[in-house]
Amino acid sequence: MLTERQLRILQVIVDDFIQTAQPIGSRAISNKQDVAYSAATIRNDMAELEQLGLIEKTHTSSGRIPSEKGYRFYVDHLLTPFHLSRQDTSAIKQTFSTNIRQMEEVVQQSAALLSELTNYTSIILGPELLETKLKHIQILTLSDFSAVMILVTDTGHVEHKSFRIPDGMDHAEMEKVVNILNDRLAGVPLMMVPGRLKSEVQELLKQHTVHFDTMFAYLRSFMETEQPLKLYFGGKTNILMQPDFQDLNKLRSLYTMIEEEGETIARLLKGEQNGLHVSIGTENKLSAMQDCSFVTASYTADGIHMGTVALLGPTRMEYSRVMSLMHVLTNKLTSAYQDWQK
Amino acid sequence: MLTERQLRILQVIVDDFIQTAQPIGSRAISNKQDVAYSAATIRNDMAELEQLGLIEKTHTSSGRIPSEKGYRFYVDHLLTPFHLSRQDTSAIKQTFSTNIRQMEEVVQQSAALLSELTNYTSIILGPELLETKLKHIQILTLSDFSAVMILVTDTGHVEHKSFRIPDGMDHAEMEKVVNILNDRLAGVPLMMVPGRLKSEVQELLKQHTVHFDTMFAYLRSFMETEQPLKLYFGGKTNILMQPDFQDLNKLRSLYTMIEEEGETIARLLKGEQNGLHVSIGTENKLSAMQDCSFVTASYTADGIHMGTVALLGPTRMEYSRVMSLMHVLTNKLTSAYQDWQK
DNA sequence: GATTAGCACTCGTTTATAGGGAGTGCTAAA
DNA sequence: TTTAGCACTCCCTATAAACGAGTGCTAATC
Repeated sequence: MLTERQLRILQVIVDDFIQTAQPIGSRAISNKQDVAYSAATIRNDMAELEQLGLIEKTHTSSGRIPSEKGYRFYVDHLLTPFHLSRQDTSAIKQTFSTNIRQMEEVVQQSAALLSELTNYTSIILGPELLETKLKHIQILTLSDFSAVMILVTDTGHVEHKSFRIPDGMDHAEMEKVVNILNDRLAGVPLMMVPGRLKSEVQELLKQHTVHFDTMFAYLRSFMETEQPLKLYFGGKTNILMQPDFQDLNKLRSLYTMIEEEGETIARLLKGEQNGLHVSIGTENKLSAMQDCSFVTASYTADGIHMGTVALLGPTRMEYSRVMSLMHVLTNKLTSAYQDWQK
Repeated sequence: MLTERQLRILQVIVDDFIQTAQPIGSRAISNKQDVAYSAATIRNDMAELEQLGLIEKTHTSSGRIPSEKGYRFYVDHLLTPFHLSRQDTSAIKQTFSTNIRQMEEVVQQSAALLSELTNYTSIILGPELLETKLKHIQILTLSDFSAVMILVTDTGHVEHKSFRIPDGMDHAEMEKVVNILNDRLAGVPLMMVPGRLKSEVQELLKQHTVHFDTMFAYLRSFMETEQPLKLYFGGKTNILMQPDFQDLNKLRSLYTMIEEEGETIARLLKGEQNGLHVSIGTENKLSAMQDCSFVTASYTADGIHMGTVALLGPTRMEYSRVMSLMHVLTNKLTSAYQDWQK
């Protein structure tokens, strides 16, 4: 069991390392204003903390740095409630002050804001489309040969895809198809659209158009593929600017992950529980993230999981401030979403 | 004036450095299969080439590497016509073999292809919207308070934006607005839309809707802002994997440029002349690019500049192959575009 | 006169060695 | 239980020496 003093020392070590990114020795700790013990005393406690695996040496005679386990302990037990600075709160307020015209915009701006305030990389999984319903389908002919299919959801999200008009299909026939689609699919939750397409629309289409085969293939490819998990990044470069990443290869693999593992990250965020969650170092499954900490926070609407805000920074992360910021931000996103729905 | 042999030596130096990224000495050159001169002879010529600023030493007694001027000379005078390998041509053929449904897709795939074949970073400025015409405008009400405006061009491009319905505006009135817009703006080239909006639509709207002020403001913001220069990247991480970039800070500034200078790059590409163009090292205006070479090639349709394909790599770039590839690619893009238009 | 062989010289790279300093672990005193 | 004192460890830097790749120059060769 850790003594009060040992807890305090661990806290100082983590706090200091978060700030300076340098190992800290017993003497330096002892010299701090609000520490009253001698270097020797602190050394003894440090030895014990090290034994417990909460702090580490970089070499035999160096100062100590927090271990992964140390960060974990810090996050779980030593986090002092942080109240945000005036600048932080006013920055957030300002971002959410403009009239909401489109949810995507708000999310994008939130990502930018979060990364700007923290200097880490923010990733937000956009409002999930699970609950959104199909509002309207439209086909617009562009030329004799090509047309574009447009799909609008009740959240104002628009998807579109061009396609080649099957030879010999005329305008009236196209209209018939669109009418069937709207009749059968409007108001249906997006996630159920592919199912409905098969169960209800397929047969109807077969009866009403001679170009059933091609059209149905188009529709399937359109509606089945186009349900991407939208990720919004903020400050992609931020994390690479951190002094923690001096190693060329780590830098490269981190960058590669951000650029190319969007899918994986999206799935990761999608699986996130409600509430704030911190993954430290090797607690992360993605190997490129194993020198980072990853903080996630979901936002909800009417208790339903809508999306997830995440922040990628070095393990040496300003946990306290970050978690407060994200707490506020997710609340703001929730209420923004509710406002938007009226 | 350079002798035949000096030209040959310069060529060998550049070719070798492009392959190995290592300085090369007189002995190594002399040992090459197709070089018949002794190391001493080559040394003499190298001294002269250095005097002319075409090659450099990294230190007093090192092998030589091409200077920027050397690359320039190489590109201008020593480039051997390159015929693409079977793999290259078939890869290109395959990318363009699928039926074209949407121009944007083709461009995106071209970018991916180019970066994959070269291991550099490709950037393509999408087909310019100058020539595209507005096909259709639609407003769809999502709820009593919100609606989404959708704009479709004759190329199948779709833009959309949500907005808040002015208090008290009913469906009939909205429809009137849309009718006016379609009546006056359909078929108008995108670049002229903002002008027409002012010259023709403004007055008409004023007469037909009591909510003129808000609606007109929406329209303006929508149509004036939404003419972005679309950039498609391929292999964003590729260039950072090049052994040429070992310096952490260079790496970071390069990355930052790619991530955040999209606007600048877009403008750069937009201003590009027709034909292939190579910028080497400090010939580039962007400081982050000054250790890179930047090859651009425009693609046209009916003689009109449509967009630009660009490739960002180290100055030590496989110029010959790259330029052949880009030549073929722009031709393919041009014909793809013409096919698409029918 | 052009080409080549030979050789001294330069400079980066590696290895070995020594001194300084920050920080620890342990022991003994307070 | 806390603290002062001290030997010890290991990183870091500086210095020196050996090595080697490559050059520049001179003199010999074709």
